[in-house]
Amino acid sequence: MADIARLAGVSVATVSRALNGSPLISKDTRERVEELARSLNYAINVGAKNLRLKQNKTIAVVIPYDKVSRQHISDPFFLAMVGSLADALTERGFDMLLSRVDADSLDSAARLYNSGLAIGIILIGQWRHHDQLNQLAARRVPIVVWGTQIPQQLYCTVGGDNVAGGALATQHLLDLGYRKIAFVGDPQLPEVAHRHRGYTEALGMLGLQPDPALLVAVPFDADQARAGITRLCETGTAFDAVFACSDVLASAASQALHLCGRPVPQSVAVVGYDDIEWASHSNPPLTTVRQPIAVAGVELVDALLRTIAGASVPPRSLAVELVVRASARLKAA
Amino acid sequence: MADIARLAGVSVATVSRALNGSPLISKDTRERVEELARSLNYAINVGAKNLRLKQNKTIAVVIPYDKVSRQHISDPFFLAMVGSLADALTERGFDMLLSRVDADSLDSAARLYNSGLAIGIILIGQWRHHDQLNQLAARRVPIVVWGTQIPQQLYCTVGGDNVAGGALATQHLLDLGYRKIAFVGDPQLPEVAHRHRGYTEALGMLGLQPDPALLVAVPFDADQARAGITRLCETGTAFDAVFACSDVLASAASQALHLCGRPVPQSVAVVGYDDIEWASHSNPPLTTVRQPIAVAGVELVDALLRTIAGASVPPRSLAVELVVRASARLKAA
DNA sequence: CCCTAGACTGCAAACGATTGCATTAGCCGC
DNA sequence: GCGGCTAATGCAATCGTTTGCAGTCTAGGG
Repeated sequence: MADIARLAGVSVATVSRALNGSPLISKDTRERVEELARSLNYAINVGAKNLRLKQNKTIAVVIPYDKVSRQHISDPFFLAMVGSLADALTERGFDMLLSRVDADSLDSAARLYNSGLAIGIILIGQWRHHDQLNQLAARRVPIVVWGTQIPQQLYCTVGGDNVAGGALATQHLLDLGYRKIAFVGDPQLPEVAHRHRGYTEALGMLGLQPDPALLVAVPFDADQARAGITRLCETGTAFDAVFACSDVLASAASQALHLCGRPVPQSVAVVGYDDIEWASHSNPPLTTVRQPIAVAGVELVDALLRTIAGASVPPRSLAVELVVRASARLKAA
Repeated sequence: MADIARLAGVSVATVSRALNGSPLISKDTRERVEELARSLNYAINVGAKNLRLKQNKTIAVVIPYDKVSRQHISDPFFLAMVGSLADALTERGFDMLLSRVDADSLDSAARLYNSGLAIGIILIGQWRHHDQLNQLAARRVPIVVWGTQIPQQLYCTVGGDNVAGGALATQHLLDLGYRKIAFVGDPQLPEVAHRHRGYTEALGMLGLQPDPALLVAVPFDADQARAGITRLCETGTAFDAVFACSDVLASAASQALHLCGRPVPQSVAVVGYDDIEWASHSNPPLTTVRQPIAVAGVELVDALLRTIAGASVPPRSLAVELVVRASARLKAA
């Protein structure tokens, strides 16, 4: 900027004003300065500007990772969410700082805010970090979490309606004539717990009880899901359908079922969750509960911006819908 | 920091030194300052620090998007690459700024650098933007691109060995007895062009010529691939195998083939490219050419850091490998 | 008792922008 | 000719750090 000032024969103050379109500057000078800036392909130093203005257009998107399992960002659902957030933020003129933090010390995410790097945090993956998240919120870090509403939470969540989703999937299987529906997912996780509640409620509508033997309690990990389903087959537990809490789990389950000689959908019906892109490309195409990813990005961003603006934003639950494809068909008589 | 100084009864200069572990500061003061900083959960203002030090630990990862098709970040391969980069950058203590820019004005990515937001750019997706990328590099913007080497390029690329990959896939199909191999992908794109060259070379080893009728020239878009394959079937063109330039295309092709009454792998063999996660989960599991995504992230980051350090970094081609699964089996006699 | 080395610490100038206020120049009217 | 008004510009402080240099204090030696 000093260079431009020198070349244009004016002061930096004038250059600053010219570049910001202040009406104080004569058209003549403004044009000279703009021309110069363009030819030097000068871009205003965002850091300095932020410092002076105490503002910032950067938002941190945090994906916790489990240090023990050294798990990397890989679940397509999360990655799709990242994509969606990138779109929503770009559209609003914000920059997106993508950050991985150790799930065991989530509050280190606060660094992103305290250090002025970002003005707020969007966290994808509530997992079992409820307490840590509450602490963050208590410290007045603007944060919005993709997840499900939990009693006494201090932070804002945006998430799919998990109870409805679980009920939708289960209801669909019941409608098709299935009665022994295995549930794949770890009910210790808040989101899965809600889906399980939906599952229980749908069963209850027919006067059925969930059978503990049909609960395959595995985290979001394909290998463990495969192992769980295989065990279910080997122990001879009777079941005729599977409701898996993610499409990845559903796919892993389908594979395991095939290997056990129980093809999908002929022998076992499978319903997944998320409706990630390849759910429709898989074979058979997966019947699943669609989470509104594109909407989710927008909602998360909006909620965060309102939080930053000082509003108290209530948790938001987004409608989910059942997408019927070929992995669950009418039960053969 | 001023607060800490006041509370500790020292000057900000001392606080700064204490926090940075300068040997000039007495152990006593240092501990007092550190204690205070912790209790206030103070984090140093990165913006101001960067300004003063003229340094920066942020790297921009850019994914161009096509304004016309309004295509969003969705290809799982790219998203996986984002994940890999996030890991590699985090490991080295860099922050990652994820940014989408209009593919038509890629040089606007230079803003990220010129404005001091980031010290370098990693661009995923070379597409047909060779000229724009050269311009960027000519302006001395530190940039590394995931893609393939093109004559007279001024920027550094890191990419899979596309010629070898194309040859590997084709060779495999030839070994299995297939001779009429359709090629799915748009050879206008540099990476695809190289894969096509590998395809041609492998055919040439057996004295065969690529048949133009078997070229399904479609971009990386599932719908268009489906349409292309369907057309191929409907026109009655004879073919017994498909080599698709991405797993998404391969999956779309498989689906279209099924609908045309030509099941995979019984009637048609299919080989994909990328080996994204669900390639192994799909049904049948997809035989594909694996791109080393985890390595790619590390290599891209290293190349960029060396570029930033002023070195002239040569393009890098990473080894790919064939992953044999079930979508291509020995041709029935 | 004085001087000095050594150990800490503080002052103040940067870094690159923004902006309230002061300043300058030009012009009009009396 | 001069006061006053307007339009355009410059001065200088500020944002939160870092760091060269100068200052202060203590202790030890002569």
